[in-house]
Amino acid sequence: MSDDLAARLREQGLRLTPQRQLILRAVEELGHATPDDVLAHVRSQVSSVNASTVYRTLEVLEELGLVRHTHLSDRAPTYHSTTEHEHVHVVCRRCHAVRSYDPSLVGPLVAALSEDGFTVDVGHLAIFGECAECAASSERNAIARTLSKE
Amino acid sequence: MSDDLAARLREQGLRLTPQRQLILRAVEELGHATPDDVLAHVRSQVSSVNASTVYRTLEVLEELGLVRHTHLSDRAPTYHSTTEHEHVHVVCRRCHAVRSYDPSLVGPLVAALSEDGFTVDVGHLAIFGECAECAASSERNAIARTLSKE
DNA sequence: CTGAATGCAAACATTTTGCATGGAT
DNA sequence: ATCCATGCAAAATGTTTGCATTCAG
Repeated sequence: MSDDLAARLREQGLRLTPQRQLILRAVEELGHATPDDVLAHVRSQVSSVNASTVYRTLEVLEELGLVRHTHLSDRAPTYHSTTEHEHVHVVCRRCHAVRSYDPSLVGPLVAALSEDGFTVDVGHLAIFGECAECAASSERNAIARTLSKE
Repeated sequence: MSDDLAARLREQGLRLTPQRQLILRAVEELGHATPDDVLAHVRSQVSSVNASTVYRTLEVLEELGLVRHTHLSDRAPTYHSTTEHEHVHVVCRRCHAVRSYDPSLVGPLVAALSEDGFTVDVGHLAIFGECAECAASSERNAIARTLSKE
């Protein structure tokens, strides 16, 4: 995988540096990580890596197609490795649980938009809503409230 | 519409202020506006409205169900009025054009996830990708590049 | 009058930029 | 030796917070 890094960098006349290797590895190991997560992880191994390097490197890695980002919260974006198979993110806004789904989940959507000539970026998709558990618990609370008023 | 504002505020023991009216009106008039857009628009009519008031008010208006927000870029969120019928946002990452689609576009997706007990927040959905026009123009460029190399 | 809402300033979180230095090729 | 990449510091961007003041109810 990291051979990929060297190869792709070379293709573009870019250079292989320890930081770039570490940052790519961090993304691969962390799963869904914000730039800050990546920074912390890299720093736990090697001191003195700079935040701006993380930002610049994530940008490069994304251009090379080695990582991708999505927005799983209203805050910082999260990056993940493209060695994972492509997936759609489904996020519960209440408990913040993130589940990954097979791209076939949005097959009909992709098909419908492709009729308009639009190509969906499936890997970037984040679908927000409320998960089963949270719906159940908030329903329980509503019932409890009702009962206590009687 | 603004009667709604007064009514809903009262329900919650909150107060009707000129700022709240202006900010709601701004969102309605602007369509898809960032907090900063809203601030600028309101200030063009009345001087001295504060950014923090805009943030706090948008939060209140969203809790009251009068506005909604989505993320149409990697930058600031955009707010729109809920008097518009609910819609799904489709965004071209290249030309940044935003098209609104009927929620039926994601009907199958909503149905599939509801089988897992997950309720999709359709109005918050933003689907990124590349539109027909941009695909066509980038293809033209690719061909032009190829030809010039021969 | 009372407490909710505003303005202001400062803090905070995240990201970007310019520039000198360092290091990969 | 070249010039890309890094570190550092400062600035830019977007948002939140505490507190005194104001004003809606």
